[in-house]
Amino acid sequence: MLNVEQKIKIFKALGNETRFLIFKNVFTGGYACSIDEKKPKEDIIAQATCVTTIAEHFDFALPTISRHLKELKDANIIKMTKKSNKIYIEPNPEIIQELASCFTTLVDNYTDTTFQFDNTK
Amino acid sequence: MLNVEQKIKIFKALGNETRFLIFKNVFTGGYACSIDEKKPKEDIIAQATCVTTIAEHFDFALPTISRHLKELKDANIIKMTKKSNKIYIEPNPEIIQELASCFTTLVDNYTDTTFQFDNTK
DNA sequence: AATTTATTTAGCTAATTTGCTAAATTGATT
DNA sequence: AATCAATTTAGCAAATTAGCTAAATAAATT
Repeated sequence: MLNVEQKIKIFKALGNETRFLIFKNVFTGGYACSIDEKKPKEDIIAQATCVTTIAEHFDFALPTISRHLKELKDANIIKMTKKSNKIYIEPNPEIIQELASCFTTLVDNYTDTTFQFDNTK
Repeated sequence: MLNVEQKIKIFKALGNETRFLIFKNVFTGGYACSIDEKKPKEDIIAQATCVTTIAEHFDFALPTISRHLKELKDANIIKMTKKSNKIYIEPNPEIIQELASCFTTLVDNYTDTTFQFDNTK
């Protein structure tokens, strides 16, 4: 389960336009540079991409994008795996699914309480 | 449906510890109960969540909390209703539910695509 | 060994955010 | 009308964030 600190870190990470777009595109495969250029049989990471490829989609300097990616990684939103001298970026669906669950639970609990109040009518 | 701009605004709003805690407590009823407009007893209103009540839970000055609340309201996370000279704060479950759905959809789409890729093995 | 490629780190500036206090506003009460 | 209570606005300072370029690092290629 995500603690408060982790959640805030995630929100902070996604509360910046550039980082949000990176996150979104990494998740939806918007960059479409897959790791499987050699062998499809290998344990390939679908929709993986590298730092330079992502940076090409923005008007910001490479180091800026690198720092943004680090923040997304620190928030556990994406995974970065070094392979030779490239770093492959993939989404971390587990953490996002957990976040979604948190929200749903929160809303469900709230509506339950509201319903309870409404019973007095 | 939430557009990108709205989503970023929500994340920005929740990416600050104070605002996140306010949001969390407003949702879980940590401060007090919401206004029950249907009930004729106006006594309830005296205990409902208002700006001052929330501010009492923090070591920050009242105007600071007021500004944080404005940001949460602008992000559509909470509702603020003026009644006489008090402002009552309630959560906005719809927007949070929508956000949860966005995440779930994103994850679902991702896992679908991954599965498709794995089929080539 | 030297060069190239991919990425990060360092150090800097500008912009934004977050806090404060004081003053203004709005509605209720005396 | 004067005062009180709840809240916001204004204006300011400190802290943080987001951008840049230049330099450093690490692995691959020549």
